[in-house]
Amino acid sequence: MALAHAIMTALIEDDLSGYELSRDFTTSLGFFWNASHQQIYQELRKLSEKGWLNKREVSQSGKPNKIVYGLTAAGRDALSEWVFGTTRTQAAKDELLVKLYNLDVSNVAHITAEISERREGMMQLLYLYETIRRRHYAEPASLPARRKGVYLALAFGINQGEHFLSWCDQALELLSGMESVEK
Amino acid sequence: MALAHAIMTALIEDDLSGYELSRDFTTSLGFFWNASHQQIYQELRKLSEKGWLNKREVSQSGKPNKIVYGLTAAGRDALSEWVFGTTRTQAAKDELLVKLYNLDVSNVAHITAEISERREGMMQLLYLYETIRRRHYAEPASLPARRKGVYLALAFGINQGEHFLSWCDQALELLSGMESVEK
DNA sequence: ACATCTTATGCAAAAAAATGCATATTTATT
DNA sequence: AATAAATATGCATTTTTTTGCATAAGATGT
Repeated sequence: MALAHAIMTALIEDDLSGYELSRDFTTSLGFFWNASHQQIYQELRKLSEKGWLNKREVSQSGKPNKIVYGLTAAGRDALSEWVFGTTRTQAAKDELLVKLYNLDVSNVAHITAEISERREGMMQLLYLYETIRRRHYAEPASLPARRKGVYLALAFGINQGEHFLSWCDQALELLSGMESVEK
Repeated sequence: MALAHAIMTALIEDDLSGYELSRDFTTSLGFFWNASHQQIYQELRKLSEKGWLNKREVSQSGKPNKIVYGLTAAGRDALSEWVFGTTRTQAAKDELLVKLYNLDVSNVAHITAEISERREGMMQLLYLYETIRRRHYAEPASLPARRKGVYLALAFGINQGEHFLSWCDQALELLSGMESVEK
């Protein structure tokens, strides 16, 4: 019941089509909860059937028409209620860490490469985060309530990303020591 | 195909029963990949059918007998191969961050409480991590290959945990400002 | 006309994960 | 003898997620 609430959250301020949601889910809220377009369309159908979303077709020029979804009063109520429920803390599952339990002279080069790739990817993500922060969240204390929350999520991403970089450096250093021993 | 490899990873050095695996999955590898006992028993069955694990019943005194699983040669090969595959980077899905996008004067107290709870939980986890590090990983550079990997996973957990604490503090400060405005 | 790209929506099936239920052995306690 | 707790294993169902496939409108280029 989590994707449902992520989608409704994305619709708090703007009505969006499945396609637009799908695109937004590669940024913003999608940084913290993403889904494929197939999942999104399915969930939109379920939420409409439940009466939590309404839909209307919107004509577009130069593009195929789209179906735009918006929160109903019932949907808003359900979302507000959901916030008050308890969140089960789920350990972040990361295959890379499982792989580290398999570390070995035979695979150290591969694992090193994977960490480097991840580091590179995180650098790019952090650059994006920082751009967003500078442009939209320069003064968090003076933001309206909801935007403060969004800012904190962004700050979480930045914080975690920076930690990840420093961990990568630490890991790469220890692993490079291993490789030299191997030779 | 991820739990399968986590289970096989747990069996690299020791043969274990489903019950023991289930217990270990609340610590160690379980810090980074956990599963319920139901999932574990099912996966053990599948892996046995595939020929990646063998099983034998072990009599115990004072307890019911147990069924102990161990990696077969084929299982070891499959696991080694798996390490060389590419890991899809999955964004950590965290409901708390989705909730932050719903931040509002009506729920700021609840979200503040949830963050405090999480902070407390992380403090305890970090204490556990640090205990393990001090006891088993005091000198990472001199560890054998595989243990270095395990150490790096632990270091990841510690690093991430510490940054989570600092984020919580930042969040709680910003939120406390909100609450005073609300009054 | 034809191919290709972006926009746009969806079904169906398979795999993975979560949830609820069910059972059995042994020890310790009342 | 009955009850409870820890140890130990598993099935069945539902939910969630992933993957593969399929379609179509409109724009642009050849």
